[in-house]
Amino acid sequence: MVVANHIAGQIERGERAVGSRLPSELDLSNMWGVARMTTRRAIRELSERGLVPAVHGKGTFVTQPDAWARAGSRLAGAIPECHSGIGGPGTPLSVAEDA
Amino acid sequence: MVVANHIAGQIERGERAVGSRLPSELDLSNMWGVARMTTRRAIRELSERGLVPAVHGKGTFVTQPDAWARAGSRLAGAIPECHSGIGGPGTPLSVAEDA
Amino acid sequence: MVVANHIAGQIERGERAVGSRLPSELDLSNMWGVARMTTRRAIRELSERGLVPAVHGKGTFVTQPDAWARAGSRLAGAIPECHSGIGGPGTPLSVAEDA
Amino acid sequence: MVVANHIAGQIERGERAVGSRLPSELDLSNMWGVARMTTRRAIRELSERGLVPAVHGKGTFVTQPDAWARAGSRLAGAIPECHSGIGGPGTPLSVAEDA
DNA sequence: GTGGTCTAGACCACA
DNA sequence: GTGGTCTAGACCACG
Repeated sequence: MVVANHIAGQIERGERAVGSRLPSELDLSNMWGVARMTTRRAIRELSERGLVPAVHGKGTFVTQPDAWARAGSRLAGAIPECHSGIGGPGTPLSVAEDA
Repeated sequence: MVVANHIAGQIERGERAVGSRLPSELDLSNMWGVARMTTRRAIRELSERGLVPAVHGKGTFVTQPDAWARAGSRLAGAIPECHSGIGGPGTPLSVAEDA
Repeated sequence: MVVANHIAGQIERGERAVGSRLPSELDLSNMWGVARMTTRRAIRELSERGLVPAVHGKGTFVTQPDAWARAGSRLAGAIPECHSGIGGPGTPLSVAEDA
Repeated sequence: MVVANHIAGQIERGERAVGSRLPSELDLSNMWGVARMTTRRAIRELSERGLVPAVHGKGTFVTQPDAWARAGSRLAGAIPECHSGIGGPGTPLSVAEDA
């Protein structure tokens, strides 16, 4: 799978910040000029490798395979979960913080 | 959904007293770690099955499916409606005990 | 109503930017230490004066009474986003209306 | 809701052909200027009344309440289900003409 | 302060 | 590329 390898490479080379959100499936499809299903297949592959845990209704986030292997459950803290905000590099998540 | 089945099971197993009020949607959302809309979906499903009639501005109450089948329309009087005074202190509206 | 006057004053003195969103009703209630209903009443009063049109599901925004009186339809442009045709061009913000 | 009644009226007045597919939820959302979830609510309501059975991955189709009442279960075969091939071009599945 | 409805946008499952 | 479900958070109506 070309696209899967493409994005996997980006992550492994550090071109995509850990904790950052991937563009939406639709955006990626348009960016790559491929069908949505192809994008989904690629994302799914990466998900299964633990590179980009998808959080339903929120987005798909990049984590570090390395960290994943090391920490296991601690990963939960690295991924922006239901309530917490991770405060990683360039995190567009905590929107509600300002008054 | 899982949460709907979860609470439905609690009711059917009698873990939730008939006539008691469920925690508010917000509380349940926090308890389950899901968005409020997800909670609403679950509650709605149960509402449609007649297990937990929701009363606007008051709360959501558990009734007994058994009693429901037995009593039919008479149940309507057992559910805290506009006219009734169950909003007051300690009125468990036991449906079954009048049979 | 003290709170209504308070925020109305803020707007009229320009302390709240035109087009900006007000804090949520809950936040305002906490800020002022009053019940939610009080806040709602205050907001409602301002809404009726055209100071802070509330957009369902989005928030409450401040506009300029002056501009409101002048332009009417141009008000839509004063509210951030107004993406939809809900209040469309030439429609004085009646969100709840539909054919 | 208003939109639900709107489209329900269209169907009941015969402005939407029986067997025809409704625009997608996204299209309807854009047409009405509302969020997709609002559209879903409306569609859902109609679905529960049997007016517009939704078929996952295919679309939402209009049937006739009248025919529904007459035909009962036979209607099931008229609605594009898993087995049928109405996904192809031009299969108007006219429910009423077999009566 | 509860339930009810809505915005805006994401991922998921089916075809 | 559709319908299905979910997140996150706002305003609305009832009491």
